[in-house]
Amino acid sequence: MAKRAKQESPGRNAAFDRIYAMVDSIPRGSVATYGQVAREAGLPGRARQAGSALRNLPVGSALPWHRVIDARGAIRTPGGRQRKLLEREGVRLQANGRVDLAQYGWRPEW
DNA sequence: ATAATGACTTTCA
DNA sequence: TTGAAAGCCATTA
Repeated sequence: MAKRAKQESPGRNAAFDRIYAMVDSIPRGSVATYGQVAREAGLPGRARQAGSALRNLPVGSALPWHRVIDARGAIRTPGGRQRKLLEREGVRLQANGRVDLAQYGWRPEW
């Protein structure tokens, strides 16, 4: 049988899968930070990898990637489509263009 | 193989 | 409030 050709690093997929699972569990109308996603996924301190994982998502993914923002509540994705997606879900942005984490921040304990 | 990059966070000034 | 600096590490070059 075919030996699997050049598999990726073992840790990569596992980490990505956890991140994806986390993002997928963010309820509609709420947002989570990259750091929070990473931490809840069992990867404390690896917020960047959360970002990398999301950046790697194929277009048309069912994952609610737009619900992930930075620790200040600011949108870090280029373009500007994320803002629209959030507003469409009822997430209101402040005058400074940032999301009020105290209000929309996801609380997994709920 | 090494070096630079980045959809980040936190702390300190 | 802003900005610099250090920490983090998979991905890219």
